[in-house]
Amino acid sequence: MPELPEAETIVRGLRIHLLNHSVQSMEFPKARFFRPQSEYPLEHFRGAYIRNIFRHGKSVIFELELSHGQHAFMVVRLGMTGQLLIERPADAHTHAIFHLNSKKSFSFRDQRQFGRIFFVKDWRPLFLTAKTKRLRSEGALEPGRQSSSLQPVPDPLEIDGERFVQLFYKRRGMIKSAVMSQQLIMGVGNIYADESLFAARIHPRQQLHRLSKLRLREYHAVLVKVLKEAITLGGSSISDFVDATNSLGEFQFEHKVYGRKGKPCLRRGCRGTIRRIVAAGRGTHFCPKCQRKV
DNA sequence: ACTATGTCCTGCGAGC
DNA sequence: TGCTCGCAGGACATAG
Repeated sequence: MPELPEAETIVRGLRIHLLNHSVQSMEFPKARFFRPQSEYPLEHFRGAYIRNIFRHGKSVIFELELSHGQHAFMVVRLGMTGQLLIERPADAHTHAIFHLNSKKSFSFRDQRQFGRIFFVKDWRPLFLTAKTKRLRSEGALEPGRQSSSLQPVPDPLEIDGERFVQLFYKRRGMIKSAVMSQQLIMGVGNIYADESLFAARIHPRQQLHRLSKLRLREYHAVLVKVLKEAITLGGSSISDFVDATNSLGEFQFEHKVYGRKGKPCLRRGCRGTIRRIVAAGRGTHFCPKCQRKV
């Protein structure tokens, strides 16, 4: 389940091999089940140069320079089991193959088929809040108009503690739902929600409005630390995750709560047992002894 | 304005 | 042993 650290790990691998190469052709072998959504005829991408590869939240974004100089973006939403792989022979789960002029190729594989590919003029409208997207689709907002509400939902690594506090302070609801919602920040999924809340000693069902600004600021710092450590270790390989060169991550060995139901809490001096409950509709792991509600 | 549930999908493991 | 069933969850739609 690729979240922010896994997407970042994929991006770093892709950059080494693909930057400034050009796309000769694209194939969609399972076109009956999987097609990219595109604002352009796909022929426009013949000869397009890959000028940049970056990440926002859990998505991998390719900046393409088309043959007539115009720029466009390919946004890959990895879903649950999406993989971007360099020089990997196609198999039953390969949904897209990109052949490069350099004779290299890379492909998009996705067993559970929750992933999506978008070809767009501007990547940012894909990362608006659900509410703004709805207003836009109803025509209530001018697509071109400058407005702060048309800014993409931020990534936790690009905002400071103060901004984080602004987003979360005095909101209703439980903290785990808010962190995972992709409406306030983008990139945190189930694993990193559980791990960061454990590290910050916050109960996943903690009501947000009862947390002080100081506590929220602390949580942001801890969340950033957890995400950065996970990036350093190449992400968490739980079931399917591999990077662009098919290598496994190592952060799964650092998990303190995720997947540790019934095991002893690893915090020094704590003799609690990790519990698994369902919160925000997801399996949720925490230590009832050192993550207390306030 | 929030939470919960259902949907999509495949692979895997528990249980009979 | 071999089958069925339920679960895993990212994003979104819909219901409460």
